Amino acid sequence: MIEELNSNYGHFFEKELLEEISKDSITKEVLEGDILIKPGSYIKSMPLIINGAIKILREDQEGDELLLYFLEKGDTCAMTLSCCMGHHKSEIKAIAEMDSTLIMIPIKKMEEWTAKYSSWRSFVFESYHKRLMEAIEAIDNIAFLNMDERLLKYLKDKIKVNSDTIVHNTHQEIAYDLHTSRVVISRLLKKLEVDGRIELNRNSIKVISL
DNA sequence: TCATTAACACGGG
DNA sequence: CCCGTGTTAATGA
Repeated sequence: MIEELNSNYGHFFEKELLEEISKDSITKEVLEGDILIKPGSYIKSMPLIINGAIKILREDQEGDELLLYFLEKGDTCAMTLSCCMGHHKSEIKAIAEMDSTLIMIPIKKMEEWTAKYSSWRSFVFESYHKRLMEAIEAIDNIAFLNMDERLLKYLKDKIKVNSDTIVHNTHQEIAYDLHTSRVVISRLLKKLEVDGRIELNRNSIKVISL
């Protein structure tokens, strides 16, 4: 575990903290599609992402969803931080975007490290800041971009976090993430295909240029 | 004008 | 047959 920690978080945490993390935490493998956090749930431990990606969504009472952002290696979940520290319920839903490896840190240790390590404190603040910026960007996207621009952004994000130019999603799944209807996604994707920017297949989209 | 909803046809697995 | 896709018509914001 220590090597993975080092390569992803070594520049952030000092040696003693890295050793404490590897001693007190457990590695967890999650599979694509696994629901990691449900809205309204309390959280018992905090994840550090070693590899893979986690999709963070906002969900309303009817179960309608909206994609907020992705977490990648080197990231942690800011919602989890506030949940653990303040004992609040989760406001978001987290789903594994792909098979991923996480390191789970017990809440108790987090409090201890906050007192003990300044690098831990900066990491927590930095995480909050990063996620707040992502959340603001998500708001900007909804407020100021048309659906075709949002779709382009979505495809770009997808190929980035998956490091794969083929997006393995159905039109319906994309529609859920962007909180719109499949008709719209199908139409916009078709237009992109006609323009030669993507290639459409059943269950997947090959990105040519965006 | 553009999104949504419902409906339908097509076709691949 | 089931599901994903492409398209259209009606309705509304």
